Amino acid sequence: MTARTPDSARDIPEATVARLPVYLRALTGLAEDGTTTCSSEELAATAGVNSAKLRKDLSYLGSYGTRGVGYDVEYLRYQIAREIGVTQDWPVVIVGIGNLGHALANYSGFRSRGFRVVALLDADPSRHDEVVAGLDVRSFEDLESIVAEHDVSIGVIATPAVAAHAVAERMVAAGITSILNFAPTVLSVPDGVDVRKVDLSIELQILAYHEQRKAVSPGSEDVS
Amino acid sequence: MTARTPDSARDIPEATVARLPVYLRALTGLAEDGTTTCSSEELAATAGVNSAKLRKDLSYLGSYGTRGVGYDVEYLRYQIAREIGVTQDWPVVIVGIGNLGHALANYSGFRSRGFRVVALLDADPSRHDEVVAGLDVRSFEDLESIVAEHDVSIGVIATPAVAAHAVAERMVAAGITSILNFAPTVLSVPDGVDVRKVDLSIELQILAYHEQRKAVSPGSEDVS
DNA sequence: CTCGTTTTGTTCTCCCGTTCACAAACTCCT
DNA sequence: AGGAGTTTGTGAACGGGAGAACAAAACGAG
Ligand SMILES: NC(=O)c1ccc[n+]([C@@H]2O[C@H](COP(=O)([O-])OP(=O)(O)OC[C@H]3O[C@@H](n4cnc5c(N)ncnc54)[C@H](O)[C@@H]3O)[C@@H](O)[C@H]2O)c1
Ligand SMILES: NC(=O)c1ccc[n+]([C@@H]2O[C@H](COP(=O)([O-])OP(=O)(O)OC[C@H]3O[C@@H](n4cnc5c(N)ncnc54)[C@H](O)[C@@H]3O)[C@@H](O)[C@H]2O)c1
Repeated sequence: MTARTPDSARDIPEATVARLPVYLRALTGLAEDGTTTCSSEELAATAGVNSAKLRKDLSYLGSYGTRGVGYDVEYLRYQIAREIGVTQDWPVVIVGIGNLGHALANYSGFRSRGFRVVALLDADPSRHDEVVAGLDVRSFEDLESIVAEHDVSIGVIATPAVAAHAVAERMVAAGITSILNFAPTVLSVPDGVDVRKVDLSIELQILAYHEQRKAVSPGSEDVS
Repeated sequence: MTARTPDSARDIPEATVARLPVYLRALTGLAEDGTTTCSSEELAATAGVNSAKLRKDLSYLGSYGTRGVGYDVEYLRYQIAREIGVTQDWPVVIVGIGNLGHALANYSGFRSRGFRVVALLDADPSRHDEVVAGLDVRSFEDLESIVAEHDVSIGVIATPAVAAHAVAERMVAAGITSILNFAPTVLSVPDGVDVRKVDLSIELQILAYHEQRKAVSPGSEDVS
């Protein structure tokens, strides 16, 4: 069962994958400031991580640095972008154009980072008149045709929790294989489909836990 | 330096703390369905985790189950809520009432989970006329007085990235010790202040990475 | 009361991720 | 050309978390 790795396609640890976008952003910032070269120490400081960790992370991609010198900002930026896959544009559909859906649709940070919102879908017909961020809000029934037309593989769920699972199943059936879920629900999906959840309430509750402990014993606390 | 643990205040692993809110939500769901007792197996399935992991997590809080029976839903729910600190109400301020700030202000999930938005602040005077979710949008200059008046310790940053660090420093100076940051910036704060970040673009980029790899070698993929 | 059944709480082992520390490699200066 | 000074890439130690597996405890049947 020895997995072949014919060309590249090394397997990068999940923790590293999660940090690569942070490095990418840090490098973009450095490039905008006119920096052409940086050491692992500088980049690590900008990205807010340990420099040894940064170097090890980058070493999974290859040897893109020069000893005694550092990394070429533009070159490294491209290499990370290529590895993540954001040199190409990823089409994205957003389902559930309520409070949160509106904010997401209007968010310019998607476009600048390799994602293109191709459709906004909502089950409520009264929403369908609306134009948000230059896109019509369309019927959820159009999901399949839109996914097929634009070859969409990434979907965002911003519906109420009760609707989320049905939406997810319909997405998967339509051919979507990556889901970003904002609804506070556990989604169970087939193998081969990735789900990531963003849960605001959980984040606040984690902060509350630490806050409560600070009140009792003002010890050392820190969170990534 | 042997840390005293006079009463409770055991130190719960960070990974466990991050899951407790998930269990809390699962228990609330079970309670609403009329379930009064559940096994670790059932609860784990509802929360989407391994049952051994669930039991170990709960064991950090104490022995709240009954062998051969399971857990009392309402009792366990209260114990977790108490441990996290959401039996009390946490006052929260939101800074930056743009696209995202509006969505957050209108989100009812805060209130129902022990958080109360006490103020909405924005630097743009043209926003100050507005009323969002029953609250006036007030000047950022009012931060200190609001924090003092309501004893706020949790702040949410929803400003553009360039403003985020200045806002964070001002929050910390005002006495806030926990920050939830939506701006794509690394915040450096003094010890004793917790920062958690929510970064949409990073989540999407992680999905894109896995998506790209699926296209090359359709192997096994899964993300929590 | 005793035995069998169920389910918790915990121990043990393995794996992943973090960090330290250092040799290898490159540049620059003399 | 050679040596001093930097900085990368990585081997190795360490710590924490995940999951399997099991003993202890509670309960019910007879
Ligand atoms: N608003 C926030 O700041 C916030 C924060 C964290 C989490 N969330 C979560 O995000 C989700 C959306 O929040 P919101 O405040 O935007 O809610 P919302 O009620 O404003 O919007 C939900 C939208 O989804 C649509 N919808 C409902 N069922 C649907 C279906 N089956 N298919 C397609 N569309 C459907 C509704 O018509 C509505 O427009 C919720 O699950 C909420 O818990 C929101
Ligand atoms: N909209 C989204 O869906 C989304 C998604 C992910 C991340 N983000 C991030 O969240 C942040 C907010 O996004 P947005 O779309 O709401 O932006 P926005 O421009 O709509 O809103 C930003 C608000 O912050 C206010 N502001 C600016 N400087 C301020 C200061 N110094 N003090 C107080 N208020 C100030 C502005 O007046 C404005 O009202 C950004 O950093 C963005 O990158 C947004």
